[in-house]
Amino acid sequence: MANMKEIARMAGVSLGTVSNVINKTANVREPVRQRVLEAVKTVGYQPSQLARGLRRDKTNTIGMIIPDITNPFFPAVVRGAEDVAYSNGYRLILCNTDNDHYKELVHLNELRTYLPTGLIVIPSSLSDLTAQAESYRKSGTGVVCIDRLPRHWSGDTVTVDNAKVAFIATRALLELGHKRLSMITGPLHFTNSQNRLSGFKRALRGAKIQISPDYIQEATFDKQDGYSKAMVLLRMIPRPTAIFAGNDLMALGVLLALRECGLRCPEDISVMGFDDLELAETTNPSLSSVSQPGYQLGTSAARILLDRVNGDEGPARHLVLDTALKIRDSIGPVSRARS
Amino acid sequence: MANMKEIARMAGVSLGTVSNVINKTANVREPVRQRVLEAVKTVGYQPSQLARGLRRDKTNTIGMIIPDITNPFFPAVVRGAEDVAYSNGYRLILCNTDNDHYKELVHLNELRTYLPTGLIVIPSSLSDLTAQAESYRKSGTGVVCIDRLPRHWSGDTVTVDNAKVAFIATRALLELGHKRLSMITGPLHFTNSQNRLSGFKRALRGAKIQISPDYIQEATFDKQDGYSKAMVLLRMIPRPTAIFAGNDLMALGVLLALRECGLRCPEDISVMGFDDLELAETTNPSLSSVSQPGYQLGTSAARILLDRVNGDEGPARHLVLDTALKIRDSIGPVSRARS
DNA sequence: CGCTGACTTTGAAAGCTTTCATTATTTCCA
DNA sequence: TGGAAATAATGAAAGCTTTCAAAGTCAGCG
Repeated sequence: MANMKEIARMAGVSLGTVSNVINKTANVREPVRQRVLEAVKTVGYQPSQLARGLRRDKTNTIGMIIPDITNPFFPAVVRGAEDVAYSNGYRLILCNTDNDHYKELVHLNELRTYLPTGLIVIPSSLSDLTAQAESYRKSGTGVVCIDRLPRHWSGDTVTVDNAKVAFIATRALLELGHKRLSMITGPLHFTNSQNRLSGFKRALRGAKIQISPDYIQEATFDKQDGYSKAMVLLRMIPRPTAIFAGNDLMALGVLLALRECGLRCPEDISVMGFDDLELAETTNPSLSSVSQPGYQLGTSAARILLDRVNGDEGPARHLVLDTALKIRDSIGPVSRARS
Repeated sequence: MANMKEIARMAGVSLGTVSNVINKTANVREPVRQRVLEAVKTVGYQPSQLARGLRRDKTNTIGMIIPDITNPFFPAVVRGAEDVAYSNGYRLILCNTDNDHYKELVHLNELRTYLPTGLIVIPSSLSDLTAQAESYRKSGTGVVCIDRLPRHWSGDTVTVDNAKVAFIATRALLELGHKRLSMITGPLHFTNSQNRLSGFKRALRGAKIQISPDYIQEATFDKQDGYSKAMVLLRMIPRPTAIFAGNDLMALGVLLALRECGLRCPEDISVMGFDDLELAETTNPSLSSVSQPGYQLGTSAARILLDRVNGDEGPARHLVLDTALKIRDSIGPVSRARS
């Protein structure tokens, strides 16, 4: 591939001048500038991002560390980040951690050797990435945590008010007359799970409703575990009349469990999800859920990163995005007959 | 960050020796080797991938170009590729094209400046990336096309036998007594759409069934367009008794359209999808579909790439992965009453 | 015309690694 | 023990860009 030296030769100028033309880092007289541009065009020259990165101590690259692209909530987030990145000339390096602390560390460590401009991280279980992140920030590399936060995190964040919207969703169930509400939470070492649970509890307290601790089950955010924990709940006596799942994947598992137990939704049991994945609309019955702006989570994070690159030295930003409750067919009034 | 020079100084050896220890590129006497390793460990040295890439003319990076990570078929593919890449020390740079030829070109062009080891591409509409790909291959960069193929493509491929499995799926519908079969295809400039259609047609010919050309509708692989084209089909007289959608997203649109028209599935109309997305199980009714091994598509592509890096100079490989027909509730015998 | 100050252009150095021709050291055998 | 052959270690060069001090050019003014 053509290099700068060749352009310099073709245009009859020095390396420095070519660099100045390409990066607009200094004035170059118009005719000279034209000659350089011409040469660039003729050979289709593109600067080596490697050499540039090496010299500048930073590449046009953003590391994106997420749990698992295969979980339907994350693609939108990634896409959001990629869109903003792409339109500003950045590329995304994608890393899956499977919520594995070790894998997260490895990625965090190895990504550094590519000198990314910044990192967008959906942190994994128990991770205390402060040390790592500090070391990134020390070298001028921004780190934005999204969706959930690691312990002791003081940097930029983009999240959703999980507690508040969980409160609202729970209230919707309460207003339908439910008294025996249960929740299947995500892993409770994730801040988002914690907050959803606390919103749920706050709504119950507000309604002066006490539930058995067994009505709160912790699961791993996947369909399979949602199913298992639903089975546990369905066998309890008295049985809950509503199940709030910590995400839609688990809600899906709940629906499966209901079907298998010959229970009707929402007549026998109401189900509420969280995430509002596309599939929520097409389940049977369609799933009521909390809609999270995944795409914007990604775009906002990328924008913050770019702001930081462009010299924003302000205090840590904590963006909280809006959510909305989507009521569909999976929730209904508690049936007199059975309660 | 620590660099090689520092290691060399700490271990009291030269740069070359450090390099030889790290890359095992030459014998180094054990005590010396230990000293170097020790130093590496003490300061947590990691070689700069940029400098290394610059020198070696290649980075541990794989460019992955796909239409849209937000389309639920692709995450599994990406994950497959990432898993194989990761466990061999490679990173994935993810690029979405939105099936936009121009964006594809831009990515293809710019990715080159990062000197990736290889490219995994799900080619976009009309793309004739032979020229680009040739230029990559000339510089020793492998390119593997998956899922669908560009015109005139002679390099490595990983696909699925779309025609065959579409034939089988269509046969399943025929065996249920359907005579008025229709198909909503994906964009017909994609080879996978073409092949699915040709399998469909072949099955019809085999059964000596003629259908109106209107029964074949071309759509854009998304739910919205599946819905619109289904509406077109449902207004036809006589109305088809079965609709084969070119992918599950469109099949979803078909189900929506049916619901809106007050038609029952499968009693009034049978629906067959393609992809077997996770949501196929949970739709109402659950969706019969062709199961494609998305994850393996990704892993296989990455493996071929790595083989090429490791010196496999053999002729182009054309891997064709297995598929399976998943029969669920959305197809049934044609109802006498209405036909 | 000559000088000053402003603006352009130059080219060497630096950034970090790998490579390879050379030099140094060790080993082995006579 | 001496010397040749084999094995190790060295360090300069190369890969491509950006940066910046220094050198060059130009216009304007006295």
